[in-house]
Amino acid sequence: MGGLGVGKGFGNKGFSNKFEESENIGFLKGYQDGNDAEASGPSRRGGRGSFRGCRGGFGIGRSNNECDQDERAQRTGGLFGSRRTAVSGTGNGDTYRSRSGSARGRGGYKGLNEEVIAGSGKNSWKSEAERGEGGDIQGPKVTYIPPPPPEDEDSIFSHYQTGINFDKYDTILVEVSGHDAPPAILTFEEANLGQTLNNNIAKAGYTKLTPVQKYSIPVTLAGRDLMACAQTGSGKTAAFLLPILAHMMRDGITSSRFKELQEPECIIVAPTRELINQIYLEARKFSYGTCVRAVVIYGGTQLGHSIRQIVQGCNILCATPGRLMDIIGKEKIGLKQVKYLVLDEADRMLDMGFGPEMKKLISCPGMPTKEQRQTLLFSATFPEEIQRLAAEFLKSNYLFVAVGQVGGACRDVQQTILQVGQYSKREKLVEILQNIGDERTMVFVETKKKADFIATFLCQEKVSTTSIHGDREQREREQALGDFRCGKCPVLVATSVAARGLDIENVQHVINFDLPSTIDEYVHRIGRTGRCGNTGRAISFFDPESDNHLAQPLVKVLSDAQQDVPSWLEEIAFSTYVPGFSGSTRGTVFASVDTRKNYKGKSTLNTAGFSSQAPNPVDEESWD
DNA sequence: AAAAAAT
Repeated sequence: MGGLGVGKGFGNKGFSNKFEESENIGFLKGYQDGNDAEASGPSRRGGRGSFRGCRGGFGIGRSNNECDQDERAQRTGGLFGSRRTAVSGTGNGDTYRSRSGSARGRGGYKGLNEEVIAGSGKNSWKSEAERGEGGDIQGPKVTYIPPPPPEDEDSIFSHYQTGINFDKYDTILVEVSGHDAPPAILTFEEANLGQTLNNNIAKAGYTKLTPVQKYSIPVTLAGRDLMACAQTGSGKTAAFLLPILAHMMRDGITSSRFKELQEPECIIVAPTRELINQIYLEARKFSYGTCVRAVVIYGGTQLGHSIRQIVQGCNILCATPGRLMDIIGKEKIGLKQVKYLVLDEADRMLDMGFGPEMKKLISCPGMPTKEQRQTLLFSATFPEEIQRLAAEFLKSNYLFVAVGQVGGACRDVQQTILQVGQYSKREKLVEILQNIGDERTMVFVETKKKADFIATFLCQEKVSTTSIHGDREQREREQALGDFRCGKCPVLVATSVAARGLDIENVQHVINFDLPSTIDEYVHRIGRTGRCGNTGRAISFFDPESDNHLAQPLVKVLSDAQQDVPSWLEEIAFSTYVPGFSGSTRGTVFASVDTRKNYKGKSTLNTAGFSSQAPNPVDEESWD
């Protein structure tokens, strides 16, 4: 890696000393204090006075990682409890309708012409609206208040099993670029996250670090900015949440629910509402039993609901861009305390769609500059041109961590490409779904309209199907995801809204009914299966009428993931060969600190038209 | 051109 200073000798002098002697000791000490205090926790009752200890530091025999029981009860049980009563019933609407007009009942889609109203009138949102309890009586649209999260410990910590290939993660090549990177850690214990976090980690079922966690956690703990690229399903969320939480507990938090203006220490953004909600649920797991309160806000829900959530205390704010900017514009949160800014699916957050809003975010009044905050970017794909844009968000000495090939597919997904013309797709889909049986399957299509159409079609074919896309009401989207997650509807037809980040247990199959327009989107979509060491299958319909531009990058992705490449696909790839074409994200290293400076607009393509492999990738084993 | 994201 030409002159990047990356490799075995990659300097971690200085860092480890500093870490052990200053940060780490205070860190440990604080935790010990906190743990002792917490040992007597459950029986303790403290008033507001003792809560102040939470903000102050470690000195008063009460640490930041412990929360006053009363406070905690109010934060979790009490207020949610009353909320639950207030909205009971609204979350159970049996009948709903998409904007495009097809009526759906509980079992998924009804035929377009069968206006089946399932369930009793009492349970349909429509009658609820007529009763005037649901909000807007006029239109078909009822503003959605998301159901309160269940608060019992078991549901907070529910998780699923890692798969048979989980241990194979250890053989993946990892590459770290940039100066003075801290050494990787090998175990959770080494991270010194503290007893409370360790308990939560254990309860969440995490026992072993994934590569992106081994490398990213120490980087984040060292206070460095980070751009991390790791394959789908390999634990990126925990990789940023855990070190941030550890630091927040070490340093103390400023916003309690007693504060007028909430000033979160951490802001996390993601490109879809369902994804940010999933990240929030993880944040809630890891912050359980601490003073840190995570809040999630996104569009399609009542603004007032978002504000009420924030007012109750907000240390980690999980948000989609639109609602976040809205809330900031209304001055419902202050940005002065922001110490951590996380962009999940960072390439997506920085591209043409969201980039302008992210730029607005970092230049909002009160927002600390990049020098004053820590910025973390995570994604499985990261096109080079987007990596360049990222410099505006990151300190110049940021570190770049790449697990495997950037933009590479997960090898635990068996990929199949079938040549299917557009008029044969439906027939082929039914045939495949019949062979699949009851296993959970995501079917991706290109447009919202088509998602409705295919879902309706499948229901007519007696396949229990639901759908998710941006034209459905938020509550419909969440119901669809819920029905799919719990197995009630084993087939989910989706647009790209569900392509990134969603972590759903037991998705054995992904079918690209339509291929996406970019290869990165393909990598994200098939990454909904084969997660966390489990195996999965992806079948894609390749229509030579429309998909030829994907042949070349597909061949690259397939061969990198050691998949069979059909000869007809190779032929199309060859005949549509574009010299100098880079399959968007291909090519591992661009963003390393040194190459960034030297970047002259040329990508690192080899004669095959693809980016070359990273020179001298660091074998993870050599760090041990 | 499409999808997503504020109303």
